[in-house]
Amino acid sequence: MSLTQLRYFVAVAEEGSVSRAAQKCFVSQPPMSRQLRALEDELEVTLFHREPRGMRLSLEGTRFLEKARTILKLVDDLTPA
Amino acid sequence: MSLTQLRYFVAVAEEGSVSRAAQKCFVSQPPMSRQLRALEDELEVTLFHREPRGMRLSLEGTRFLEKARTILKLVDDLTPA
DNA sequence: GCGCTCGTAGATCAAATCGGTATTGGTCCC
DNA sequence: GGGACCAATACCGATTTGATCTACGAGCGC
Repeated sequence: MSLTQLRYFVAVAEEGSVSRAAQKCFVSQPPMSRQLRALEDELEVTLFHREPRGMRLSLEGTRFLEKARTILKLVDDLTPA
Repeated sequence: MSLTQLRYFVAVAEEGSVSRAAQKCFVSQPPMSRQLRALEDELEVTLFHREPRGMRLSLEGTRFLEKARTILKLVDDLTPA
């Protein structure tokens, strides 16, 4: 698990779409999709339900989102530069 | 910044030596030294004072250590698997 | 039904990152 | 001076990451 994966995950959760999240993060969509899949594989949990319109958070995803946000906020506070 | 760098940093802080920390983390010494340097470069802060006997935490390093530990603990709680 | 759009996923390739080995330089102790 | 210990550098190979191209599926207007 990497901080990048956490950032990608939060972005997708907020945007409801990998495409939009990717634009927001200045990366392209396929790498972001792969990282999400890798994160789910590592956690052995389904974070999103894939739907035609985009991605919808699962129950576990919702729980994970809070923790991820907490961590990322702490990490950001680590570099006050 | 990466979680690996935070883990390396905490290990070195605990061991007082890159060599011992590297053994503990099952990596070799040079990569760990490099990651530490990269972390300091990114933070633009001296985390350790280099001494003949090993590494001694700086004042900023001590502050950073607490935050890093907090983050790593949260990250570990993320994967209860 | 036929395009068109929007969205995700897979394949492939190039670039960057990471770790390992070998080596150097410095300090301490005998 | 020689050996032990430690960090830093140089270099190389393997892994990972991201970009591009492409395929596939679902909705929408005609």
